[in-house]
Amino acid sequence: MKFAKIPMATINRLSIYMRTLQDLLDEDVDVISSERLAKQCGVNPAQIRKDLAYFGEFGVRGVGYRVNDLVNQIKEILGLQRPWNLAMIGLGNLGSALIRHANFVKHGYVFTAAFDVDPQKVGKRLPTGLIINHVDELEELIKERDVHVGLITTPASEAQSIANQLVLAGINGILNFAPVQIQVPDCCHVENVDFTIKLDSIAYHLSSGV
Amino acid sequence: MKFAKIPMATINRLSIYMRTLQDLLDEDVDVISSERLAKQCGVNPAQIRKDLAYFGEFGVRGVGYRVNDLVNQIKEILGLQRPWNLAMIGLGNLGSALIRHANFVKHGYVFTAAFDVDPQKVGKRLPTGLIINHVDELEELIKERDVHVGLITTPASEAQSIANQLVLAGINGILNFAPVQIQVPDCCHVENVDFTIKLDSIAYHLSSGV
DNA sequence: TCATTAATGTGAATAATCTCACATTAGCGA
DNA sequence: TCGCTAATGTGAGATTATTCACATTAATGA
Repeated sequence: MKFAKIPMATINRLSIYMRTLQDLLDEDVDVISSERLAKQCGVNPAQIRKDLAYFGEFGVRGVGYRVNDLVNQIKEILGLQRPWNLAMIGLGNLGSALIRHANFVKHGYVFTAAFDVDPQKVGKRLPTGLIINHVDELEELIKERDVHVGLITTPASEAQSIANQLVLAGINGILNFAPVQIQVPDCCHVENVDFTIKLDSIAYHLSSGV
Repeated sequence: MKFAKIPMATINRLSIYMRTLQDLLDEDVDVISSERLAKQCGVNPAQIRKDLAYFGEFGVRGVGYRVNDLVNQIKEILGLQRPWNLAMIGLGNLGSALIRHANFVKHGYVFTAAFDVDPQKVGKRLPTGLIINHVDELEELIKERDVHVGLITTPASEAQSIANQLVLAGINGILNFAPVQIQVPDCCHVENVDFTIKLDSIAYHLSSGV
């Protein structure tokens, strides 16, 4: 183990390893080699070992990795041994669908606030029991409910303004689903989820590849 | 312009440039320099020029890029000067939200088929007018309606099986929202959209960064 | 106890990607 | 017409990421 800057790609792959390992646990697999895990994750075995080597030695030479242990180690690395509170901003089609989506809960994330500007929506109770608040109350509630990460699912035109408000409210992590590049200070980490970019990439491969 | 392997990262950035340029068009900006565009996209100016250089010379030295022209050039490069037909497989929360989502239409994508296994959903008409079919009819309808790309929004446990069926039906592009790594033959291009991975990455930055 | 085996951990080689720096050139005005 | 300006296009260099290849080592069984 060294002290080195960790590649972003490594962090993303750790999530993938973790999920694959969790599936393996469900199938009662106790131990797995980097080779088998790599095949299942679609990466190179050495890549897995290198990725893990940034953080320590987790395997047993000649044997492999104990699945259960490795899941916990990766959780520890990623900071997932604690709950994280989320706020959804924008409860249109996408926001509403995501907040109901089981995967967030399954991975230890909890929505503790939801915001929209539509007076028709404000005050409504979501299936999770959470009540939608007006965006005007954003800063106050974010602090009050100890929100750590904001998910932006507003129209693109509103995304930057919401991001500014989130930063002012002290948020350091934003998951942005709006198809714009939002600008934030360095203290805030933004990740973008953009399916049209992925679709464009498929279109490119279909039209030029064959 | 050279004949070289185009980095995947370049293709993804082209989508981002295109969208930013389209926004600029709406603001009646005629011409833009790589420097200004770069700032707005959050990349290095030389990166933009390099990316474009893979495909030709699109700028005017001393002036910059004509916004309207460049949008069309990028569309041409990505293969977006024609419509692409999509099929949604899985109409739970996420699938239903995505199929209504305006961005696909805006970028020239059209849903021509939708599938689910739930008998309660089969036969229902979506707001777009599209009728939900049973997955049993997948292969037939995919061919009949000339679907080019399949979007998988089923539970993770079903994703691989659906992918297999899509490949059998002749599909060469899959956008996978299920949180598993699906395996397909080389002829088929898969892109994954996975928000929990992005959230995990934010969690990592929040817990280790500060 | 000790050789054997299998799979890790890792330095070195390779490959991919990004950035710099500047030569080049289109447009513009005198 | 000609020089000046501004921003492109691009080779070379720097950086980052991936893969190889093998020395290392834990477990196992004779």
